[in-house]
Amino acid sequence: MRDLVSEAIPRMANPIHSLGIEEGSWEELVGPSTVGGGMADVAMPCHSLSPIMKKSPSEIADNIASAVSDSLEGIATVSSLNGFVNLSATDTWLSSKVESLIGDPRMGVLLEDSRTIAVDYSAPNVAKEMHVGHLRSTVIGDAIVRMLEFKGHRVIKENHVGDWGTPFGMLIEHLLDLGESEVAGEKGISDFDHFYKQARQKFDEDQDFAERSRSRVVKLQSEDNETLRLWQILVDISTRYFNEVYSMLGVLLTDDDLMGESAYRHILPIVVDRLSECGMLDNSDGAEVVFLGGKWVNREGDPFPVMIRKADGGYNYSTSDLACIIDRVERLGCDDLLYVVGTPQKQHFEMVFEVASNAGFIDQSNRTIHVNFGSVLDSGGQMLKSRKGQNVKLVDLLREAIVRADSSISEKNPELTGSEREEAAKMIGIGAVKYSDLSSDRTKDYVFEWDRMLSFEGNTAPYLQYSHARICSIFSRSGVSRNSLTDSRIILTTPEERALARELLGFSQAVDYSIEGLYPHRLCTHLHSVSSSFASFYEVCHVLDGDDAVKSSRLALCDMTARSLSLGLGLLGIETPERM
RNA sequence: GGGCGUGUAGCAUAGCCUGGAUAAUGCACUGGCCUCCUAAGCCAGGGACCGCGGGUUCGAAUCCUGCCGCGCCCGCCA
Repeated sequence: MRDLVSEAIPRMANPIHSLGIEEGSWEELVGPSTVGGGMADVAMPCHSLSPIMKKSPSEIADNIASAVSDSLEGIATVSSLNGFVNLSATDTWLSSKVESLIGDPRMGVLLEDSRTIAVDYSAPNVAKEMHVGHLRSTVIGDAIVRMLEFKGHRVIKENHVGDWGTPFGMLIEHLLDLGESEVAGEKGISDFDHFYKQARQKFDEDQDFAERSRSRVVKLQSEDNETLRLWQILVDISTRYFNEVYSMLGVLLTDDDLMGESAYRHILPIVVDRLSECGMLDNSDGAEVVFLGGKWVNREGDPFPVMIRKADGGYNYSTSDLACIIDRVERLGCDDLLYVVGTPQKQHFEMVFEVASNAGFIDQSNRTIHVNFGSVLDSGGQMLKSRKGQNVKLVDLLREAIVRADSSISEKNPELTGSEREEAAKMIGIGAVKYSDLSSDRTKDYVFEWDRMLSFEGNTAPYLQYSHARICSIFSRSGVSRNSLTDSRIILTTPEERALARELLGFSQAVDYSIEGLYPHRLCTHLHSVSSSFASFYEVCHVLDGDDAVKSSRLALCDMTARSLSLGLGLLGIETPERM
């Protein structure tokens, strides 16, 4: 309805000025109506004009309403109530707006001035299991990448995998103990948690092993060829495993996006040099640190530093993140840096960004955004764990989603069989997991509940997918092809058609609103409204029974609804089966 | 102790940026609707002192402030 606002304001200007209301004093009062019941699309509260006009708000609203009525002829009908001027889009205006979307594959979404944006997301660890924590980063990051690309930006996906650092000493030694041919073979590592835990345990209990591990770390860092080769074996096994999960999840990440910590190791000394050059580095107990001052104090009230190089000469993650910033801004030419990482790291990123800014690694033209997200909780409000109290393996969770979706299909639609059913089960199961994650405000913790996300009712992926499937079913019965509707005229005769038309017009605004704050849930909310309006329309407006004009109009509405859903869900990384 | 975040029907959430009319949605609950395009649906109904108290305003879930509850973070892990 932002179109209605922008079209109405210029037409309202003359009549309103002729009432003695000054230019610039009323325009921003015009906005979307907040009252429900379809009373109005756009409203203008007149209460703030009251002291200036020395009249009651309702009198002013009455005056404005009758003054602007003529100039909005054909666009909106005007009324007033309780001191509000209310504009309701006319059927003519709605129809013509909707008609302009019939042949538009973008459903009205415009391109933005293109920026180069690095999106850092997923970031699993080599030789470790992927768990639900990676799920959120991967799913949210992927949705954001898709939306940004759709808006015309150049997006550089960065999968900042944990592939470097002290744990690799013990991991490599453990690999050798097991026998590299054993591990590197077909079987690979079947249980990363077990592999990691075994290594850890030996490190803690076996002095000889611990000693070997330490010297292995030194060899790794000095880039000893044989050590690098062994390290690469672990990386390769893990990468294969990540790709399996990504493929199951249906995300965009590929090997080309891998940019592990190891990739930045040569920039780490440069970070130190540059911070040192601009005089930001302090020495504290042998460690190189940056004191930012301000609100950064520790428990004792002493200044709290950003650790750049440890007393033993090792670097840690702040340094690595600073190296990333240098690389992304200076080598890749990124304008914006996005980090899809959990909320607990908020302070870390604030401090890193502040250091980067102070040191001139980034300037005013760059935006650094921590796209934070909350934890995954179980229905008891605790961090999600398996029955044994361990982190839930992501693959197990995804497999269970598919199994559950499959059993729903067998219950609700037993006619669907074979590979089509298998595909649908995947789309529904994975879609449900992704949508439940994306559909609520990412910054808050979210509760993982199988029954809710797969319930096929409410604000869930299956509900939206179901709407889409119903529309596909209508088309397959109609004998009309989806792309033959370009000349359709939209005829709005029922409240349900009008409501659906309004929702369809809201698509581009929803996408923009969603991308503006990097909040996928805003798009979800819209898609649910579309779907819900469609369901009401579907009950009342029989599509295939009307005369040709009505049928053509309703088919076009169906097509646009289906496209909104598949395009919208597609931007979230969720697929839409044609039958389910 | 300091910093950051959060609190909306029984449950789960949207709305808060940018203040407006009767606080929106889903689940669950109650009652209706399949000779008709997928009832995995639709329609109707009940259910909320928007954590508590102040303040700003013609008007506060929304902005400011103080409390309370919960969560996270606070130097050599990432």
